Amino acid sequence: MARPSSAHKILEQAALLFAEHGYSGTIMDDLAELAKVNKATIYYHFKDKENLYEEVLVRHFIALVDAIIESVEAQTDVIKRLEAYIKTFALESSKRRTLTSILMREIAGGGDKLPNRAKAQMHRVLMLVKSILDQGEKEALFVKTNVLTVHMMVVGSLSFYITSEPMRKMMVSSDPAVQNSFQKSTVEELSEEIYTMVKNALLNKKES
Amino acid sequence: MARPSSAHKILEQAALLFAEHGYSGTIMDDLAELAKVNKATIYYHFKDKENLYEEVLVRHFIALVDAIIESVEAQTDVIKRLEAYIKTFALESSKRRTLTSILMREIAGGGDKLPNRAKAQMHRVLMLVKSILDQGEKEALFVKTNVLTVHMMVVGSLSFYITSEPMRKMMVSSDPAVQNSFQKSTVEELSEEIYTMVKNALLNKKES
Amino acid sequence: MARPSSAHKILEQAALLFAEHGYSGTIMDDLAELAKVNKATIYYHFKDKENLYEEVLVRHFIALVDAIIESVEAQTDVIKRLEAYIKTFALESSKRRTLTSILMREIAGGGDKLPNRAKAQMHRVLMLVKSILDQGEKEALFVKTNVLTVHMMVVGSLSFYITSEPMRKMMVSSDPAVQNSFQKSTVEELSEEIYTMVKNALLNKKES
Amino acid sequence: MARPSSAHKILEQAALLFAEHGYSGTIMDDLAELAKVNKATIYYHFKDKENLYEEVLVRHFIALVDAIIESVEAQTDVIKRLEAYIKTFALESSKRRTLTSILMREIAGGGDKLPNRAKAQMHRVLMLVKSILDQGEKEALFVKTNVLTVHMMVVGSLSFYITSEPMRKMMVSSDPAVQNSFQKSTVEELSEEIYTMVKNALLNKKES
DNA sequence: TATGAATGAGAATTCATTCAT
DNA sequence: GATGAATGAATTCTCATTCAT
Repeated sequence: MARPSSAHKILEQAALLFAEHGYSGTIMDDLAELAKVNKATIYYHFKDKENLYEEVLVRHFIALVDAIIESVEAQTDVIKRLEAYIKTFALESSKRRTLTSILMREIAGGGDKLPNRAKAQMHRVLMLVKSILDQGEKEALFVKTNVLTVHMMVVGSLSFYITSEPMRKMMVSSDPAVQNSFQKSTVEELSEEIYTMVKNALLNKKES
Repeated sequence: MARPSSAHKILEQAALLFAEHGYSGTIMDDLAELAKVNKATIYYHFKDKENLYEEVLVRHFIALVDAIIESVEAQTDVIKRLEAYIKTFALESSKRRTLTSILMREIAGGGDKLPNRAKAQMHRVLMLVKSILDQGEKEALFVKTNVLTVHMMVVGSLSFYITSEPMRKMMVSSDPAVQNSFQKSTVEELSEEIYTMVKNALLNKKES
Repeated sequence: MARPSSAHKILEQAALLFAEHGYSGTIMDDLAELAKVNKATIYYHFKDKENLYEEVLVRHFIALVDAIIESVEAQTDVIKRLEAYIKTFALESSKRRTLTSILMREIAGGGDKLPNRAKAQMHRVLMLVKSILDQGEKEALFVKTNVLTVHMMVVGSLSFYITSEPMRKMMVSSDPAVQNSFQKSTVEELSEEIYTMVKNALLNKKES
Repeated sequence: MARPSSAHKILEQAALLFAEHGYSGTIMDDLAELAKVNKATIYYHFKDKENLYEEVLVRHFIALVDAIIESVEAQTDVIKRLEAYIKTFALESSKRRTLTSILMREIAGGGDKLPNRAKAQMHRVLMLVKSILDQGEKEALFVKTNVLTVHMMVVGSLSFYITSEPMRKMMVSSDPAVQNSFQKSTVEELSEEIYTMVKNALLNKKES
């Protein structure tokens, strides 16, 4: 691990700032200060704020999707593949809370400004999910289900859970049970829960 | 329906802009133009941008939570209450996509800037969900479950689904099944799905 | 003469700065200071630097061309019209040294960045000159001559003379005659000279 | 013709850029790119932008003035000398359009930033013109005339003509005669014309 | 209530120049 | 001789906000 290059430091800090404050809320001066480089250095490495943003978003996104695909493809059993998809997604997303935040904002904004390279990653995941569902159907294990419905459920639940962590830590409830729920559970637990629910949903219907 | 007052037009357009571009991404000049009022008029009606934002957020939030609580309280049966919670949430959220977007961004940003009046609404819903789960447990129907886990799953799935609608309409896939999934399903279907899954999860465990 | 508006003051000082330092050499901060307005006020009235530049250039240009056309059209005799063209051009150009400087730079740069509205003014003058030459030819007084040749001679000589004034005042020559020439003559004298030369050139050839 | 050195390539491209965009409008990054050298290389060869500019300007200027003086001094007859001055000026200036552009801008800007070495060249030409006029007067052929008037006429007309060439090629006129004038004439024709006019002016007056 | 004009404090970007290699 | 990386000092432009009417 050599001394990190300026470009690297910039990307790293930019991810944090974009995650916390969004695109417009992120100030290049702050970034320069955080990354401990001169402001002009940012522009030496990246054309402009937009380009930097895209670079941050796409790099993390690719890494996330790569990880998920890899873990799914290591399995052959369809149930194991489903599990890998959900749990790797949960694990990797929580390791990259910045990406999760950035994507949430993009989706909240309608996603029209999402760079094509990012859309391409979305597509890769969707194809992966589709391949799992297809396999399940072919093996007569799963009921036919909308790819997007499944994915939205997984991504939505996990994203909300992961990004809301700091908020939950700050919230206060007069009700002990509610207060308790703020702190307790982990992403692992939640992903286990979601996995079970999705699996049952896919299997159940068939049986009923 | 009288000719809408300036203040009303401002609030309406502000909601759209805040939803699409977030707080910092929303520009007062644009708002003035969209609302067809002079920029100074905005400041006549609202103290500043922050105040306007809070107004937009809180008004919609209260209305949403009121609707949910009302529909849940119209039911006594715990299963019916669970259904009311999820389906009303889905219905009302999709009627207020702007609010959903705004809240998603707030959560993505860690929620630290969320006004207290907004946090209070979050708390109201959480208390409602807790009351449903408590009732289920008391009636020995539901397994003991973390309030937040349930809520995150419901809110996360639905919020992603609702706000991603414009994006889905724009996405193109070479795979027909995936392409198809972009257009087909509705919030009603998704909420039905989620309701079933959550219900099963709450009941299932008990049986297993 | 009412208290000059901000926009007016900006245009006025901008003309001076653009003339002296060119487009890129003109600094908006300096302009704000000179015009005694806040920097943002410039952007309230003009979209950006380029737009301001165009506004300055075109307004002055139109005024110049209007004056020339008016004075030429007041004459019917072709020789008088030729005289009016040259002398009014000289007089008006020397009253608007800023415009002359700006146009010289534009021409030096190849004129590709010249706004269309400015090119239109160039065309108006050229058409005027053409009408004079045509009339002269029709009356069998003038020899057939290239419109542009005539115009370039008039404009080139006068523009150089007018804009070089400050330089001439600063130049020092050890030769008394040369030194003397720096100060002496006026635009009136030069325009008289040019008028005589051009007239002779147009008439002479016919006679020879 | 050996492979051109970096310094040479830089000077060459710098001349083009300074001619087209002026001093402030020329960007060192662009120059580096055009000259296909690293930006730092420019600073290895030239102290700074100003120094580079001066180098470009002065080198070309000296060459131009040398050529004119040489051609004039090859003649003894005063009329021939006058012709040599005007025609060599025309020919050499059109071969160095970049210099012509640069000088035009300097004059437009009042010439205060003109380096002394450049002013010296101006002076050399002026002294040459003076020597021609003096000779003509001494031989009782020319009327007494202001040196600068003559020079301005020659330089002004020719400079405008030469530098406006790209613009003329781009201009479009609905009037065929005007359109035609844009393309037709050459610097040779114009210099012939100017030569005749100036000669007549100098001689004529004497006869009148 | 409402507005056209104006502004102060930023915020993004540019650009000549330098430094270490 | 030459270069990739970095920077300080501008410079253009933006934006929330205010003021006089």
